[in-house]
Amino acid sequence: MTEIEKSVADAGHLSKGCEEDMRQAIELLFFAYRDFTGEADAILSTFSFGRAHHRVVYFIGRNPEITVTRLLAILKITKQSLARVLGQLIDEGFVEQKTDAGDRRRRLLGLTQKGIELDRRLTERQSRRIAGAYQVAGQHAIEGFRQILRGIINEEDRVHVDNYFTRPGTDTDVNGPR
Amino acid sequence: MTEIEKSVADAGHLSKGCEEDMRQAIELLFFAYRDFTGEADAILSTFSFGRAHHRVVYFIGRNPEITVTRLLAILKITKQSLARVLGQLIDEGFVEQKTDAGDRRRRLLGLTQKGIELDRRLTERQSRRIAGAYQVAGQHAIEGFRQILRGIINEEDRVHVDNYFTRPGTDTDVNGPR
DNA sequence: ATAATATGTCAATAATATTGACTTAATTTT
DNA sequence: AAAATTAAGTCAATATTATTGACATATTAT
Repeated sequence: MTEIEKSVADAGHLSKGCEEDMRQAIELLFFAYRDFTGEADAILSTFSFGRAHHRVVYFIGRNPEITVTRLLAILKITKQSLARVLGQLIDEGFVEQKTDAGDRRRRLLGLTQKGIELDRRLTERQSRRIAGAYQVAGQHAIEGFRQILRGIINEEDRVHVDNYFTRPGTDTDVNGPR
Repeated sequence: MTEIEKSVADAGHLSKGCEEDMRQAIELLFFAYRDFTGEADAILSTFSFGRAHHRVVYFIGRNPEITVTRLLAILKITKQSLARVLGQLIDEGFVEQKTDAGDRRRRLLGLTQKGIELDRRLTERQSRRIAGAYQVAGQHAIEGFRQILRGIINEEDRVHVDNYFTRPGTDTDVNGPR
C-alpha cells in the first residue's frame, strides 16, 4: 500500500482494495472519454476538421467575445497550435473576430451562424450521451459525478472553473491570470 | 429544447436548464481529463515517451499476457499506430513478448521489471489525484461517478468493461469480438 | 489443399502539438 | 515623450499520434 493509499485509507472513506478502485477509475475515465470524444468525428470529418477544431468551436461558442489569450488558457495549448486551427475556422467562415473597443490589441472571437450550427450539431450528440447517462443514474449520482470531476481538476484551476460556470454570459477568468 | 432534452426532462430526473447541465458536464469532463492526462507528461518526457506510450504500458500492465489484437481493441487504434509505440517500448526494454503456447500466431505482451516500475510511477500520480477527489467526495459520490462514466461509454462496450473489471487476473474480453 | 487469422512491416498521409524567434500594433509604465 | 510591456500574428523546425491500404510470413482452421 503506497503512502497516499495509506493516508486515504486511514481517512476511512474508501473501501478496501484501494489501488484496484483507483485503477478502475482511471480506466472508466479512459473508456468514457475515448467514446465521448470519438463520437463527433464523423461530423467533423465532413468538414475536414478534427477534435482540435471541435474544442475551439465549442469554447468560442460558450464564451462569445473570448480573447485569444483566454482561449489558450482554457485549452492549455500553444499559440501556434491554436493558430493552425483558428486560421482554418476563420478562413472557412465558422469563426469571426473583431477588435476590442476597450483595448485594440485584443481580438474578440465569436461563432458565425455557420459556426453556431456546427457547434449545435456536435454538442447535441455529446449532450445526448451525457443526458442518457444522467437519466439512468439520477440526481445524487449526478452530484457525485460533478464533484469528483471537479476534484480531479488541478487544484489551482478549480476556482476558475467554478467562476467559469457562474459567469454572467461574458468571458470569465478560467485558468487565466488575474 | 431538443427532442432528447424534452424526453429527458419529461422523465423528471434532471433539473431545469438541462442544456446548461449537459454543457457543464462536457466541460467538467474536458477540464478533468485535460489535467488528469497532463500530469504524467513530465515523467514520460524523461524517457522520450508520450501519452500513447503511457496507455500502452498501462494496459499491458493491467492485462499481463494480453494479445496485440486485444490491446488494439481496448485502445481503439490501428496496428501501425500501436506498432510505432510498442516497437519502442520493446526495443527499450519496458515490454516483452512471447508466443502463445496454445496458438503460436499470437504474441503475449507483458511488462518487464523496468516497465512495471514505469507503470507504477505513472499510475501512482494519477491514483493520488483520483484518491484525493474520492476522499473528499465520499462513497455515494463515487458510486455516482462510476455509474455515469459507465453510462457515457458506448452502449455496446459496457458489458465488456464490466467483464474487464471482473476478470480473474487474465486477459478478458474488453471491446473485443467473441 | 485452401481459407482464415495473428501479426509485422512499409509508405504515404493527416492531425495535433511544442519550441523559439521575430514581427506589428497598442497600451502601460517610467 | 520614451521605454517597457502586452496581445496577437507568423514562421520554421520538430515531435507525437493517428489512419489508410497494401503486402508479407507463420500458424491454425476448414
